[in-house]
Amino acid sequence: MVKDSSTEQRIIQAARRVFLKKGMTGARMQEIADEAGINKALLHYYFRNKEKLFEQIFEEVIVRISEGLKKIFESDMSVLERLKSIVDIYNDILLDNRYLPFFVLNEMNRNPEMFAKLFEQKVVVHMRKLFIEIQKEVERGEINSINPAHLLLNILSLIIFPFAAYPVMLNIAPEEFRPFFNNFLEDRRHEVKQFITNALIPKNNVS
Amino acid sequence: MVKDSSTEQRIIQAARRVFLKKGMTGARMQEIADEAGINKALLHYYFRNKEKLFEQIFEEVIVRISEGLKKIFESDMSVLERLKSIVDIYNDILLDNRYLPFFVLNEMNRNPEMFAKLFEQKVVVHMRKLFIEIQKEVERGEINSINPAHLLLNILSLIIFPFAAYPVMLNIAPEEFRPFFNNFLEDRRHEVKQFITNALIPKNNVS
DNA sequence: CTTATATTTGACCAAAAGGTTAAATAAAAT
DNA sequence: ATTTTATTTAACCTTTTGGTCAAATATAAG
Repeated sequence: MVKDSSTEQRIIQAARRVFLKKGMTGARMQEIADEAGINKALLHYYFRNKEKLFEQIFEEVIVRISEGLKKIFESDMSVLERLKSIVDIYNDILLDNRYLPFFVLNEMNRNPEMFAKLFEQKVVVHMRKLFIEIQKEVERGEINSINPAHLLLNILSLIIFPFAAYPVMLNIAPEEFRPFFNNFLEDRRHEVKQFITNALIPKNNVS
Repeated sequence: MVKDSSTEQRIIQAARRVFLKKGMTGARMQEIADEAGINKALLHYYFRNKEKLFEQIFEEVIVRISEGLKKIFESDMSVLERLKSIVDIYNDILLDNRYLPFFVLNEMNRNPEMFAKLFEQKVVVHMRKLFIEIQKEVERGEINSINPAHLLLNILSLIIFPFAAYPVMLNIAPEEFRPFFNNFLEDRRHEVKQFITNALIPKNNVS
C-alpha cells in the first residue's frame, strides 16, 4: 500500500496557504489541519513537525522564485530586455500568489542564513552573470552609469514591495483617489518596465 | 511617590527592540522583560498586556513615519524636490532603525485595518496634496507622465525594500562582488534620487 | 518612626500550541 | 479469509507563553 498522496497534497496545499499568509511564527498547526480537513495527529503523521513542514513549503517557494531567473538566463536577450523579463516573470508569480512578498520578507528577516543558503545555490549563478552584463552595458554607454547591485535591488523593490503595501494603500486612499488604484497590481508590470527604461536609457540617446 | 519613569523607559526601549525585530507574533514577553532587566510580573505591572504594550510601540512608529511626511509638507519645494526629500528623510529614519521595514510590512499584513486607521489620520492629508501636485506637474510636462499612485509606491519601494533585503543580498553575494555592497544602505539615498530623477525628467528636457 | 504608597519579585495559573500514543479503521497482499 | 500494512482518530501529554497574586521591599509623607 502506498501513502495516500491526495491527503499529503491536501496538507501541503493547506500548509502553503497558511504559512504564506501568516509566516512561520504566525501559522498554527491546528489551522493547517483544519484547512486540510484532517486532525492534528494526521498532520504530524505525514510531517514530523512544524519545522519540517515549513521547510518543505519554504523550499518550494525558493524553487519557484529561482526558476523564474533561470528561464530568463536560458534565453538570449539584451540586458534591458533581461531586466524587463524579470519584471514580467515576477509580476506573474506575485499576481498568482500575493502573500509571497510578505512571506519572503518575513523569512528573510527571521532566518537570513537559511534563506541565503537555499537561495545561494539556485540564484547566485544567474546573479553573477547579470552583474557582469550590466557592468559591460554601462561601460559601453548603452545604459546610464549605475552600480549593478543597486540596479538589481531597485528592480526587485519595484516589483515586490507594492504587493505587500497595496492592501494598506488601498485602505488609506480616500474615495476620490480610488480610480488611481484600479487594476493597480496588474499594471505594475507596465509601470515598472517604463520606469526603469526611463531611468536607464541615456538622455542623449533618444531614438 | 511617582512611577519610576526610568523603569518604564527601559521597558519601552526593550519592547521597541524586540517588537521591531520579531514583530507582534514573534516577540515574547519574557524576552522583553529580560532585555529590560526586570521580570515578567513587573512588565505586566507597567503594561496590562502584550497588546497594550505593542500598541504603544506601534503608534510610536507610525508617528515617526508620519512626522517625516509632515516636515516635507511644511516646506516650500517643487514636486521633484519634495520627492527627493522623502527619500532623504526616510533613508535617515531607516538607517537609524533597520528593522522598521520588516516591522511595518509585518504589521501591514497582520492587521491592515489598524494600520490603515492609524496611518489615515496622519498621512492621508499629505498624500492627497502630493497626488494633486504630481498630477499638475505631469500636465505641465515638467515630469514624465505617470500615475501618482505608482510613482509614490515606486519611491517607497525603492527606499524601504532594500533595507529588508540587504542582509540576505550580502549573504548570498559571492566574495568577488562584495565591493558593490560597501556602504550600500547609506548610498541608497543618492542612488534612489538619481534613479527617480532619471526616470521622471523628460528626455527632451536635457539641461 | 510609622504609615501609606509605589515598586519589585518568586511562585503560580490557565490557555494555547506543538507533539505523542494506543487503538480503530481501511486497504492491500497472501 | 487472514495477515499485514497504511491511514485516521480521540484522547492525552508537554512545553511555551501570556498573565496573575500575595508577599516583600523600597520610597515618600506625616
